[in-house]
Amino acid sequence: MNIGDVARRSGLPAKTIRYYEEIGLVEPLRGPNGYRRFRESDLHKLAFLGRARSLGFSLEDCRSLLALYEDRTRASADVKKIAQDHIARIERKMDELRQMHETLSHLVEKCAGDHRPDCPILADLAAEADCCAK
Amino acid sequence: MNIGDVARRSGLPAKTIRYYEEIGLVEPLRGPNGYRRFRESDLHKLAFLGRARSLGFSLEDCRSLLALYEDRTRASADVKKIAQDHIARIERKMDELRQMHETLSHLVEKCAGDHRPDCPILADLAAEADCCAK
DNA sequence: ATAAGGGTTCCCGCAACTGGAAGGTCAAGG
DNA sequence: CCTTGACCTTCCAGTTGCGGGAACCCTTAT
Repeated sequence: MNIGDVARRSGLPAKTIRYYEEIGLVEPLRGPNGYRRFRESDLHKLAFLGRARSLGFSLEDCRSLLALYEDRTRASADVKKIAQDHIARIERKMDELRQMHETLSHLVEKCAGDHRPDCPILADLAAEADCCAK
Repeated sequence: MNIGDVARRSGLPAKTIRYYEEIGLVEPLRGPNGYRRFRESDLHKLAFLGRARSLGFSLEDCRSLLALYEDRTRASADVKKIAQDHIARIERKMDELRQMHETLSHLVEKCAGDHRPDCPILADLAAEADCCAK
C-alpha cells in the first residue's frame, strides 16, 4: 500500500502519517522507488493511533498505549493508569472551561449589545480591582 | 516603571510582556539606557490583557477587545459578538471533552486494572470495526 | 573591584500538525 | 516518444503563546 491508500483507509491525512513515521510511531518499508510501503499491520497501528488521538490522548500517551498494545505480557493496570490520568486532565480542562463559561455568560447577559458604547464586559476586563496592585 | 515592576503589578511574566510588545499589544517608551519605560496606561492595558487571557480569549480577540476598549465610539454589540463567539468555541470544546470523557470513563470502568493483559481499553482502540475500511 | 540584581536581544523549543515549493515516478493517451 | 496528471518524495516555514537560556549591558552597594 502506498501512503494515499493508507490515508484513505485510516482516515488520517498523508501529512500526519509521514509525521508519525518521523517521530517513530510507525515504520513503513520502502519500495525501490523510495515510496513508503505500508503493511496491513502499519495500517492497523495508524487506525489505532487515530482512535487514540480522537479520544484526546497525547502522542506520547499514544506511544505508550501502542507499546502496551503490542506487549502481550502487559498489565491492564498500566493501560488503565494512562487512561485515568487522561480523564483527570480532561476533567481539569472542563472545570477551567466551565469557569470561563460562567463568567462570560454572566457578562454577556448584562451587555446590551446595541450601538451604545457602554459595556459591562469591557468594564469587567478593565476592572482596577486588585489587578494593578500597588 | 521598569518591566519587573509591571510584571509584579500586572501578574504577567516579564517574558510575556515583552512578547506582547513584540506583537504590538503594548508600546512602552524607552529610557536612554534602552530599558522599557511603562506608563500607568500600559500597566492598565496589560492587566486588561491578563484578565481577557484568563477568560480564554485568543490574543487576536484580545487585540480586538483592547481596540474596542480604547474606542469611545464603540458599539457594545461588537464586544458582545466577540464574547459570544468565544462562548460558542468554549461550548464546542466542552462538548468534545464531554464526549471523550464519557467514552473513556466507560472503558476505564470495564478495565480490571490488574496484572493481566486483557484490556477493553486497548480492545476498543484496536477495534477493526470500520476504521480499516477496504 | 566586584558581586548582585536589574535590564536587553536573540534564538531554540514545545504539540501536532498544515501548507507549500521543488522535484522524482508512474500509467495512460495522442 | 512525449506529455499530462496523479501520485510520491524531501525540506522549510508557519501556527499559538509563550518559556528557557545564552550572552551581554546598566546600576547600585559593599
